[in-house]
Amino acid sequence: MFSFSEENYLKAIFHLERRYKGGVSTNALAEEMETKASSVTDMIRKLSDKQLVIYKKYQGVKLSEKGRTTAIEVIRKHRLWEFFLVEKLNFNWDEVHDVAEQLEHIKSEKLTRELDKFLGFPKRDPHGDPIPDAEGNFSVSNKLLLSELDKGQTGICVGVKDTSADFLRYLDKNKIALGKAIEVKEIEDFDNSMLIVIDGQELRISQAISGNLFIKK
Amino acid sequence: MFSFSEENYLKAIFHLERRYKGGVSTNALAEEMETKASSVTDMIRKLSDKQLVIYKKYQGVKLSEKGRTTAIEVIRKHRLWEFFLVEKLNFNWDEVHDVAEQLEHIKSEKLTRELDKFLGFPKRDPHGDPIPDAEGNFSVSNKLLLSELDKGQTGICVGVKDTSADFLRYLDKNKIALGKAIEVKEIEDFDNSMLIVIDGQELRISQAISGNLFIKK
DNA sequence: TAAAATATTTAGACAAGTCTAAAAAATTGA
DNA sequence: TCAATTTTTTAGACTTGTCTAAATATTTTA
Repeated sequence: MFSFSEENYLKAIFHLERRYKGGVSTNALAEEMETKASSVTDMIRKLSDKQLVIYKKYQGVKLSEKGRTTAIEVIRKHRLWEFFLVEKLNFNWDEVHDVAEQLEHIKSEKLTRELDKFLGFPKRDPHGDPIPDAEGNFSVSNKLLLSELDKGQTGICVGVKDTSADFLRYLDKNKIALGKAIEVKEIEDFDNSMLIVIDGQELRISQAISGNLFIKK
Repeated sequence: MFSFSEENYLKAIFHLERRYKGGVSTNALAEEMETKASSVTDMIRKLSDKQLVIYKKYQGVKLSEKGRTTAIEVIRKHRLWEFFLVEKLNFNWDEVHDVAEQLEHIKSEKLTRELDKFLGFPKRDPHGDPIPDAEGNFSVSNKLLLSELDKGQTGICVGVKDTSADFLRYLDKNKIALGKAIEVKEIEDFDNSMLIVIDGQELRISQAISGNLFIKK
């Protein structure tokens, strides 16, 4: 069984591996974990001793198969709990993160399995991120960013890239929610801001917004 | 906010205070926590520094108001989660303890409040123990042990004193469950074993059993 | 009531996870 | 290409919670 800290490092490495294909640097990991590079070096050595990561000094770190499985299991639990909090306990999508960060470390296979069943085997968490199944398979979808759409195109909002409470509350305030249709009516060359139509209402959004909204055509 | 370890000590002191009115001894606490007396002394000092307990060297320990509130909050969460696991996630009552021991330390007032609401404000956990409400009030009930009944008397099974998996599985095996009526048909003077009637079936039980079943007349 | 037994505390150590400061390695760029 | 910069690692320290062994206090009992 692994400590909370070990699990958090594995999760962070998993997320960073998408961005840094050749291996995750100590500094990148330190930033993600909001800690010091020296602490990261220490922890990486520990994870390496436990065969959870592959590590060569000065060359960054990658997950081993065992490390990947563990990371996915933690992510699975995190996203299942987020779904539970929103669907069953009246949490808003901007309130779930911190609680799920705690719940994701609860150790009980039966709990995860039964929670999944109780929730009806959900495929996506409240932010549109895929929930891996018990075998660790993520359902893939060909989503793209709203900022990648051209003028005149339409899509369905299916997820958010930034899951910060500030961004989520901005979306709430402007009635942008997953499942809603968005039409790009105009794109301003100067700053890439967009005029979109959602619920029949026009709304002007900056690139900071359109670059953080996932869309399915 | 308090550490898991601190919360576990507070909970243990709370439970032991019922038995040791004048103050809980270091050794009693060490036994309850399955640790060494020296570790207990260390932790008590820490809890005392934080004003969670009242402590004078060599004289045992008592909870302060703040300590009591905290202990009750942990117990509330433990029992709410046990109820959740049994009622919603198909756990048996002998399987919930270890998971609830983890879940009881999740920090989120909203989570506890909403979980309570979601479950319909349950008054008792799967073992018949009272679940304190948000203000820390326990619902009291004048239960007694089955072993205290006389020949010919009848009661409803309302709780278990021993919550070990072994005991709970014994009860399952013999179809003894909370809510069922039990009649004492005979008491054997020699060993205090009882012949009881439950579901119209006769069953002979030892004092080890009757002394761990709570009954309401 | 004093010796024996028991209970409690103190002293010093250790592991996990973190930190700062300094050293070493790798990378960049003039 | 080699000096400057950046990145990474090492060394040593700190905190939390634990432990063992020894010292001290309390209680029991003969």
